[in-house]
Amino acid sequence: MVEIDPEMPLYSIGVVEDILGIPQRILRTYEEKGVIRPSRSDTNRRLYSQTDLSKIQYVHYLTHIKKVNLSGVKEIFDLLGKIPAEAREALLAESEREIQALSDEKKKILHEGAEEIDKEILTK
DNA sequence: TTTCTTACA
DNA sequence: TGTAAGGA
Repeated sequence: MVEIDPEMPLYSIGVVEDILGIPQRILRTYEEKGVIRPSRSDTNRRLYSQTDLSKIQYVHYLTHIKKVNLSGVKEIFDLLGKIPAEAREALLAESEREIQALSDEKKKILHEGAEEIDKEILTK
């Protein structure tokens, strides 16, 4: 079995944009504010790891749902680094569940929206 | 072609 | 945040 290192720099900024739906401009801002630190390729391209992707999703949740600004997010990350690993994982797991729940809800709404459109098309 | 930095609306 | 210029 070939497990891949979650810290391995893999994705270009364009790929991250496609996967997470977060514009490159924003991803660059995350880095400017010191919230996410992608590594660089030998040609200066940003390379994001799997853990970077997770952090980016968390940042997105914090800024959009919790209304935290990027300096707040940075503060939270600093704080998380000061508590024991078990406590941190518990906290992150909790947020993960909420993010998942919101994701499911979003999917459901999009699905319903698609049905509405289908219905509308059929009656035209 | 894609991404980089810088800068302006 | 979005978009553009100019270079790599």
